Amino acid sequence: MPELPEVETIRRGLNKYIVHKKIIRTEVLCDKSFIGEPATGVVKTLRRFGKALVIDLDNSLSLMIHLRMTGQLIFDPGPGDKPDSRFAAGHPSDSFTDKLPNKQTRVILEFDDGGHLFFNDQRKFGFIKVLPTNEVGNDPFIKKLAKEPWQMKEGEFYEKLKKHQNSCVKATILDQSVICGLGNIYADEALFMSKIHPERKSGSITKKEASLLLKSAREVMDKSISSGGSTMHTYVKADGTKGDYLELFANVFRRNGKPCPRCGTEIQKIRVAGRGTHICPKCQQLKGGSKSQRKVDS
DNA sequence: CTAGGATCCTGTCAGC
DNA sequence: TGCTGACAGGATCCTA
Repeated sequence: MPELPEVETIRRGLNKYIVHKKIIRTEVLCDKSFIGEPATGVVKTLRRFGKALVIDLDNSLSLMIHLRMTGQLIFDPGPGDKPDSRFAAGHPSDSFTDKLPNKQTRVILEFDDGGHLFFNDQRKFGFIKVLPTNEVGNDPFIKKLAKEPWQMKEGEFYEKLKKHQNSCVKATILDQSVICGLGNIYADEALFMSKIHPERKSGSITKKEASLLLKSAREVMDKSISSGGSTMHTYVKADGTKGDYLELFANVFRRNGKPCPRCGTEIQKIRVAGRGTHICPKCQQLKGGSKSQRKVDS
């Protein structure tokens, strides 16, 4: 999915489009994608908790949205508007520019000014959930979230790694109750930046390395947020051809077979904690380890 | 309690 | 071409 920078991009983008507008109708095309009773009301604020987006209405109800792997939110200002007046962000796909609704549209929110917010989600793992605003903090997902990298103290992060000493460090930093906001892309990028092999046991990470890893996580996500995460603008280039927004900042993610930007060694793809994982085998080494690295492909 | 694997679902791509 | 299996920017549930 959309990881923290993507959701933050969506929050900032939608902030310009839907605040003070009234949701007048909800169309649910897939029951699984919508939890609770559809709500009408004026949008007051947009909040983000880790990778979850919360839309607060003026009637004490909130919509909590989690995009999971393939969710995307696309706001269309309405008929008569130019196609590029659309705001789209989340999982990059052709749906950003498709005629909507399309096959992957799960929920449509209609606003009083004729605008529509489309919730698309190929794999149906994501959802929109209606709950009382004062219950948002008690939602099981939000309740278990740890601090974000910017709020986390270095010592605190180090102690958390120690607590999961037998897990691979990549698995540990993907755990939202350890540190919140990292997903598969930014985990790989942050580990590469800190020169830490993803299969290192969390308990073997030194204080210095933990500090570097935390700083790297902040840096990688800051950079992505400032470049707009995966939005329609970065997905469709000025000439109309498709572009991969990963090109903008990724050093290892999906760059297997290409040279490491730091040392030129070929980037490898391996499997760690059940997830595809990208490393530079020279920059990121298993210290003193005889453990073999399983190669997935070139 | 932790750690690892299966699972939800649809689509795409590599390999035969 | 058609089939098959692997895999995917996430999180939860189940097992040991």
